[in-house]
Amino acid sequence: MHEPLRKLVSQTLIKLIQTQLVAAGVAEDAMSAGDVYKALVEPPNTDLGHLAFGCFITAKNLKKGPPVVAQLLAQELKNECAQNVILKKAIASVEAAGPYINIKFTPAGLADYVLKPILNGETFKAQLTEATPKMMIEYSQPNTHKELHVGHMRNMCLGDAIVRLLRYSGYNILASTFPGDVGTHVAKCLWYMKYHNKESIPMLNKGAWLGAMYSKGNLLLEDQEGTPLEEENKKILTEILKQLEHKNGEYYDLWKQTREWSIELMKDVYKWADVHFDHWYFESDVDSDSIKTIKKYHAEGKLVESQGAIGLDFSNENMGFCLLLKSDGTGLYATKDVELARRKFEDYKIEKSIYVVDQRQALHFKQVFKTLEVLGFNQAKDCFHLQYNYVELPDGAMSSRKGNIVPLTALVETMRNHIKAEYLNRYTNEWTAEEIETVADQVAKGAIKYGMLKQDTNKKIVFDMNEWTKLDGESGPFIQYSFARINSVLKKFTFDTKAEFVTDVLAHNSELKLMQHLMNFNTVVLNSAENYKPAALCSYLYDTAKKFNTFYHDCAIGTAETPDLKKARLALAYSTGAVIKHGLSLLGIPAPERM
RNA sequence: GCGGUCGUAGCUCAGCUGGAUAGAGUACUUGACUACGAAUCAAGUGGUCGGAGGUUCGAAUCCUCCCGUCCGCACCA
Repeated sequence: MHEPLRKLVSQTLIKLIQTQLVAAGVAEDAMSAGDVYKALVEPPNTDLGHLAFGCFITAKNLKKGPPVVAQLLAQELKNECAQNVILKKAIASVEAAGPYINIKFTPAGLADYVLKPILNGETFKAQLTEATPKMMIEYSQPNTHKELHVGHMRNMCLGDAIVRLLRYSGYNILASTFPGDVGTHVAKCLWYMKYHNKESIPMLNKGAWLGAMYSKGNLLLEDQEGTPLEEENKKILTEILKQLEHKNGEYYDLWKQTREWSIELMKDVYKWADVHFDHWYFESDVDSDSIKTIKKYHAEGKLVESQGAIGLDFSNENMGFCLLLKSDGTGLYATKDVELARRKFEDYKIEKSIYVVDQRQALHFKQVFKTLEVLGFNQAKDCFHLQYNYVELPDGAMSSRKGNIVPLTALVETMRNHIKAEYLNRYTNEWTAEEIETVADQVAKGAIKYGMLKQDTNKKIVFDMNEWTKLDGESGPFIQYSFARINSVLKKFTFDTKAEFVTDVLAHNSELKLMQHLMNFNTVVLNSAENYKPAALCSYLYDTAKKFNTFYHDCAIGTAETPDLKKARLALAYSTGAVIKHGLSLLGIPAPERM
C-alpha cells in the first residue's frame, strides 16, 4: 500500500465492498484494503483507463457474477466520486467493462499523486515492505589463479542488482563473496609456473597472466596423460596441495604471493563494477575447519562410508550421494559449503541465506541443504539457491580449463573504444578528454550490465561481441541517452523542483500515458526485488524511456502554448529523469548528464 | 536411464503467482532533422504461443503424457 493513487482507490473501494458484504450476510473482514490494492491492475491499454479493478474475488465473496459486481461497484464508486471533493478532483471516469472496473484519473490527479511525490523525493523514500528479515546474499565465487571472464559478469551484475533492489525495498541485506583460493586448479597453475613457464612475471596485470598459467598448465597436463610423465605430475600436484593444507613450504609461499595477484584483479573488477561486499569468505578460511566438522559428525555416526569415502546417500530421494570426505581424507566443495552455511548464520545472526550460483550447481546445493538438515541444522530450510543460466559463446560453453574465454577486461576495453569511436569522439573539441573517458566508461557499464540483466535468469546468454556492441534498441545506452536528453532540456529551460506548478494542464495522451507509467515505479521495483528478477525493472525502465521519447516528440516544452504548460511539462520531464536515474542506480548503472 | 531447464513473429526475447484484442527489439519496407539532442520518433509486413489431452466461466500461463533442446548425475569446483 505504498502507491498513493492505488491506495486512494483501494481505500474507497473497500468501504463500498464491505457495505455489500454485510448486505449479503458475509463477514465484513472477508476482504481487506490490501486485497483490493493487490487486485488493482493496469488495463491492457490506456484508452480503457489508468487502473482497473478485477472483480473476481469480490464476486466470489458476494456469490454473484463478476460483471454484475463490476456494474454495481462502478455505480457506487461513481456516486462516491460525485460527493467526495478529493475523489472528484483525482478521478475522471469510472466504467464497468465486463468483470472489470476501469478507472481514469484526471490530469490533476496524476500530477498531484504521481509527479509531486517524485519531485519532493517521497516516492524514493516510501516504505515498501513490512516484514524484512535479515538476509545474506552470497554472489561472485570466482577462483583465484584463473581469469575473470564475461560469464562471471552475469553473476556479479545479478547479485549486485538483487542486493540493491532488496535494500531499496527495505530489507536488511548483507552481501558476501566466496572466492575459491584453494583446490586443484591452484596446484595446476603453480605446477606450470614452477616447472614449465619460461616467461618472466609481468609488472602489470599479474592476475590475468596467472590465469593464462592455469590454462596452459591444464592443457599440458591433459597432453601428458597416458605418458610416463603422468605419474610424476600427479605426485607433484599432491605435494603442492599438501603444502597448502599444512601452510608451509615453497609452494605455500608461492601460493600466498600469487593469490594476492588474483585478489587484486578481483578488487579492480569489483571497483569498476561498483560492487561491494560486507564480508569476504575464502575457501582457505573454511577448508580445515570443514574437514574437522565432518570428521566429528562421522565419529558421532551421522555419516556413512562408501568405497573408502565418507558422505551421505540421498539416492533414494533422487539426489545421489553427497561426498563429504574423499578416500584420501581431504574435503570437497560440498564439505566447505556445509561449514560455511553454519558460519553465516552464526557470524551474522541472519534469518535467510541466499546463494546466487549458476544453475549447473543445482544438485550440489540440494545435497548441501539436505545434508545440513540431516545433521540437525534447523536453518537449512532458510537456505536458498538462486539459480541462473550461464553465458556461453556461439560455438559452445566457455571454460578456463580450455582457455576459450572472453576476459572481462577485453569486453570492457572493446566496449569503451567502440563507444568513443562511434559516438563520443565527435565532442573532442567541446569536452575535455577526461570527460570523454568517464562517459565512455559509464556508457560501457550501461551496455554491459543492462545486457547481463535484461534477459531473465532462466535463459542462457550467448555472448557475441558484435551483437553486444550494437547499442540501439533495448539497451542500457538507450535509457542513458534518454536521461541525457532530459537533463539537457532541464538545463536549457532551468527547472526548480520546489516551484509550484499548475497540475491540471498535462492532458495530452502521451503525457497521461507517461504519468500513468511513472505511477508504477515502486510497485515494479518491489516485484522485481521479491522475485529476484532485475529483468522486470530493466524492461520497465526501457518502457519509461520509450514513453518519454514519445512525449518529447509530441509535446513541445520550450515553445509550449502557455507558461503554465511549459512548467508542468518540465516537471514531468524532471520526474521521468528522476525515475530513470533511481531505477538505473538499482541496477548498478550510472546515468551520465550528457553523452 | 534418472532429475532439472528451456521451446512464443525470420532471429533475440517479454508476458507465466490463470483474466480484457499475445507484446518489444532486430531484420525488412516507408516517412520525419532550417527543429527542446536523429544513440531519436512515426507507420507497415510478420504468430496453429512445440504437439496432444485435462482442470476452469476463462489457459501462452496450472496438471498429465509425448517430441525437441541444453544442463546435472561420488573422490573437480
